[in-house]
Amino acid sequence: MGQSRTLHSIGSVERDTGIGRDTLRVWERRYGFPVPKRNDKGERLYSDEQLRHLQRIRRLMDFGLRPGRLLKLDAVGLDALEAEILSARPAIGEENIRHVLEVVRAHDSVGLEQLLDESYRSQGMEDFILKTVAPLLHAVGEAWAAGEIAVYEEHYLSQQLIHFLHTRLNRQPRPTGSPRILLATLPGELHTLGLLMTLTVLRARGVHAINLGGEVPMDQVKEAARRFQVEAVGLTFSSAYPHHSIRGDIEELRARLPAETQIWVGGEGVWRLRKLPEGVFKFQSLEKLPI
Amino acid sequence: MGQSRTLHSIGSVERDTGIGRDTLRVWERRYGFPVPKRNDKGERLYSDEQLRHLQRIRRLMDFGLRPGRLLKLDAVGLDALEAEILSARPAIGEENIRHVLEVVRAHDSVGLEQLLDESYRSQGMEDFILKTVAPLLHAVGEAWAAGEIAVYEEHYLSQQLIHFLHTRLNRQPRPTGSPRILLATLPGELHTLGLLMTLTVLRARGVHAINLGGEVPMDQVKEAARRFQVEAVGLTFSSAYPHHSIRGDIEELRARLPAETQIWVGGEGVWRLRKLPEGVFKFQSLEKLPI
DNA sequence: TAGCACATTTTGTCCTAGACAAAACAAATT
DNA sequence: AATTTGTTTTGTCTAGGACAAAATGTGCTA
Repeated sequence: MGQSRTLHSIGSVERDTGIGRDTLRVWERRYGFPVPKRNDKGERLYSDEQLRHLQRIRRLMDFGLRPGRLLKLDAVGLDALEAEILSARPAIGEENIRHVLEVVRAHDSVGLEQLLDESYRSQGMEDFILKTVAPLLHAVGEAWAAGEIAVYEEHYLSQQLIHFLHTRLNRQPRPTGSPRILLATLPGELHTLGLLMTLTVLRARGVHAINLGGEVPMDQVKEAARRFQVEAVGLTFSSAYPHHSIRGDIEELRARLPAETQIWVGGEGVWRLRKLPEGVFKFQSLEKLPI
Repeated sequence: MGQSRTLHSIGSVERDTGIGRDTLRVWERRYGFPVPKRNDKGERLYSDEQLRHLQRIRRLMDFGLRPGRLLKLDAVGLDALEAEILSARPAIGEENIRHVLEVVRAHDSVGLEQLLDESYRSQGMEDFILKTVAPLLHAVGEAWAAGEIAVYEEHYLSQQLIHFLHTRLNRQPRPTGSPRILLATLPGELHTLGLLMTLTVLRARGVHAINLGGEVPMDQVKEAARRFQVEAVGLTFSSAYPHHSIRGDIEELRARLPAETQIWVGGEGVWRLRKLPEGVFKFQSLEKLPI
């Protein structure tokens, strides 16, 4: 029963958790977890349970918790910690958002689209993004931590939102003038929904934004900024983006772009960033876009 | 002049080329390339030129060329090889597609949308995808190899296409019945445009398809297939997906899904795959979707 | 109480050189 | 032309150590 069906190589675990190979090995050395089985070649084979445990740890790290503490805990300990975090955060609340979550759990595409559309119509584009979509995404994260929603359901919702935003985006007039903003994420960051939300808010405010989507190499961001003659480059970092690299990456881009080009950074990943290089601005929530 | 501005750690090179750390080190040992500088800590520092060279090699590998051959070549050698490949492949041709490329190079969003819309109206959804979008993406790859188009321009086009498809998708009736198809890509594969194209073709044929988007862990694909009660799971693999893992990944998924659930695989990555496990079907081009 | 400078701990990434199996290729056979 | 066999190529994984950047803790001052 407790026996696992499939075993995972260190490479698959890296992919499925976002935790680097080297990190996994050094954790094993330092904290004594996870200690996987080995095949006859001596290679690590992680069980389903270990994979799941690592995914939970990863998720908790996104809340600012550090490995040294988390890796001491067993499954029960993680349960407790998750419960604690949930109680510390504002409850899901918002009748509206609870409804959406229920519809997602019911896998009802049509109902979902209707619900979104209602909110959109009553709130208008900008408030819809700020007061419905953004809190919804938070709520989904919490629901996952509470075991109420599956990862694939998050993907499902995400796709539905992407589709919804694209279609409504088209109904807004396309701004043509200045200022121009370039939106992208760096390689390693694949969460592009944030970009789309930003694009939508900007367009609702009549700002001309160009979205390059995810995983754009730095030199290409620079080149695009030059050729599109933008005044600012907007990057988003999800909580999944490796904490360590964020500041360095931003500084590197800052060094490459001309000083008159501003850099805006947003997303959950930059939440806890303190000091930023000159000419870099942070927007914690979309409301505070520096425009 | 020839001096490089910025130096790249092995980690950044991995991210920007998709070539693994270990692979980079083993290439250096075996083929004597690339040999980066070192910092005082002894860590590798790759130059811009080396990075660019590796990106070109990576791209050529997508055409089926192997490292042993490619790593002997200098920049001039790569030039020759790229030229050879271009001449071997059908020329870009198609007045239509040349036009689109020009508009992309001019960064003209409005013109691009108009062009796409013209094709879409005259060809209908399915032919638009098969005879315009698919060849266009091929042509872009070639134009990149010929140095005629920048990577960021590919991203730009990609985003425009995604936006276009989402908006037109909405004009089609949403099929509700059977058969149901689940679409996704596995972790490591972020090229989701193929999924969207597949979704669009399927919907044009009245098939009910559910798109989970990119980077869905295998167990979640399985879970979603069960809960959505789909008859088939469709995966796409771009040429950027590590060749080595494709067969293994497909087999692993095959082993996890119940036998009555079919698996369809598509995309450039599966082009050269010969034998497939029982119950796995390949669609080389979208025209041959097994439905 | 808040801000700042400094010391300590934690943490992720990178190093070397060797090993091995799976995939790709080439050659020979049915 | 398709299948079997042998050979070469190739990517991924191993170990234990090292180091700097980030995060945290402590003491001092305004």
